[in-house]
Amino acid sequence: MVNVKKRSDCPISNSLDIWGDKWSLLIIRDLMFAKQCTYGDFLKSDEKIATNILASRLLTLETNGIITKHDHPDSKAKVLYKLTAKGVDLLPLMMEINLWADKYFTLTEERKAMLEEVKKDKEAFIRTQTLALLSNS
Amino acid sequence: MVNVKKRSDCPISNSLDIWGDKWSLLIIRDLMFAKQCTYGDFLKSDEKIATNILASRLLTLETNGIITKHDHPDSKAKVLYKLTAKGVDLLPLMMEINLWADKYFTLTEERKAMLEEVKKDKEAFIRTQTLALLSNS
DNA sequence: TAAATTTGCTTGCGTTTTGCAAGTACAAAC
DNA sequence: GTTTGTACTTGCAAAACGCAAGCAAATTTA
Repeated sequence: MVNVKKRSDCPISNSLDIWGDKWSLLIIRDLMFAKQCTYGDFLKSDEKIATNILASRLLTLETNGIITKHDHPDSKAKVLYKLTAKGVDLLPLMMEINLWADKYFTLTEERKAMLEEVKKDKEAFIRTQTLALLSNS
Repeated sequence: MVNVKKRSDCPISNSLDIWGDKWSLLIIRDLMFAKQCTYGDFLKSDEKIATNILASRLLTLETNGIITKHDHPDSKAKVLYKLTAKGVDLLPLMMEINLWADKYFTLTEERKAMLEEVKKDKEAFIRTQTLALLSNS
C-alpha cells in the first residue's frame, strides 16, 4: 500500500489511491484538530485503530507527502507527526465532510459550534485555520 | 458491509463508514458526471471494478440512502441508478477532492475547464449542478 | 544504577475482504 | 427458439485487516 498504484488517470481515483480508505482521513482529522500528534495519540482515538495498520498508514501518508515526522521537544523517544502544506490543503475537503455529516448525523455541540463558524464565512474559516496549521510546521 | 457499524460518534468517522473505501466515491463520481448509470456503465469505468464489489457497494449506498434504483425507460432488463438528495449533497465534497487533485496531479483538459468554472464562483457552480442533478431524480 | 515503564514500532496468525473467473436468471433481439 | 444483453451471484485464491504478543531504544522510578 505504501507505493500507491494508480488505478486510472482520474484525479478522484488518484486521490482515493492515497487516502481513500477507512483510516487515513481519521489520522488527518486528528492532526487538523490537534495540530500535531504522537503515535500514541493516534492510538488513543475513539475508533481504536490497530497499531500495525496505524504504522502502515502513517508510512503511506508520509511517502505521499501528506505528513512529516518531527523530533519531539521533550523526549527522543517520542515522534511528532504534522501535516505538510499538501496535507493542510485537505482542510476544505474535511470541512465539507463535516458539513455533509452535519445534515445527516448527530454532531457533538463542540463540532456544531465550529460548523456555525464555517457556515457564517467558509472562506475566512478555511483561511484562518490553514494559517494556524501552517504556522506549526 | 451493508449494515454499516459505527466505529465512533465522530461525524467524519460515520461518513467514512458509509462511503470511505476505494470504490464508493468512484460510483458517486460516475453518477455526478453522467447523472445516471446502469450496472454495465459502472463496470465500463476506467478503474475496472469487480462485479461482486460493485454489487456490494451499490447495495450499501442504496441502504444508506445515497442512491436509488429506477426503471429504465427503454428496457425492463436495465436498471438506472441515480443519486438521492443525500447523494447530491456530496457534490461540494467531490469538488474539493477535484480542487485538491488539481494542485497535486495532472488533470485532463476537460476536467481543468470544469475546475476553472468552479474556481470562478464555487457557490454558483455547486448551486447550478445540484439543481441539474436533482431535476433528474 | 538497576529495574520497571513508556514509546514507537514489528511479527505471527486467524479472520475478513478483495479480485478474478465462471455461472445463472430474466429480458430482448434475431 | 436460439442467441445476446443485462444484472447480478458463487467459488476460490490472494491480499488486507485486526488482535495479541514481542522488541529495542529512551526515560522514569526505586
